[in-house]
Amino acid sequence: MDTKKVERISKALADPNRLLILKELRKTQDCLYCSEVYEFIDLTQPSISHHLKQLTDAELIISVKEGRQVKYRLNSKMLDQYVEFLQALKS
Amino acid sequence: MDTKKVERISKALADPNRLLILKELRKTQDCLYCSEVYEFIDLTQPSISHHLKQLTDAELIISVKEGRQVKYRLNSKMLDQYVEFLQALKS
DNA sequence: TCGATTAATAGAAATGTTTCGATATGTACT
DNA sequence: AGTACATATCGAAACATTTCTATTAATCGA
Repeated sequence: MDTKKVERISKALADPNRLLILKELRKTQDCLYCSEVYEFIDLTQPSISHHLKQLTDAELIISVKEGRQVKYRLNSKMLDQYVEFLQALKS
Repeated sequence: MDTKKVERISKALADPNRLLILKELRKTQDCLYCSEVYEFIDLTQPSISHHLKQLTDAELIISVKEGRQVKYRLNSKMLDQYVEFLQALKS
């Protein structure tokens, strides 16, 4: 994983609201609708849309359109690659 | 690890110069002097001091004073805890 | 087709981060 | 004590991020 990518992912993880989204995603096991995020994060719709974009741009989550809704799931492969990079810092 | 801490570490990892420092720290195996950082990062002394502070505040590195020099070493325990948090997001 | 619903985008204000030059602090050496 | 050296801090400029309101785009149902 190149430095630019590590930077992007780290930045995506560096916000309390985005961490909340990821934690909720774990609870709901891979099936979180955009509209559900409003229920546990007290921000306006565009702000939440912004945060979801940061996470998808970092490829930490994957968005799937379902009619006019958007469903999100965690991209654990990307998380694995990120962890791999971090582990490599140690040796 | 609480969310505030995860945020701090993520933020510390979200900068190319700080990633460079961590990578160099791996190469030199736990023994990097502040003054050595100027050799591979093209920033002024106060800027480098700032970045080293971000990393120490996040506890990703530990600073040890040696006379008027400062030596740094990686805090792999903190990195481990961070990785643990990330892994927990997956299940 | 029209109105309602869901998400994305544009633009701006507030806030935070990075970087610098200048200066201060702390330590060693003579 | 006085000078030189290594790092830290201050204050400001440039830049990036977060958040909002207003608007747009896309999709569904009647």
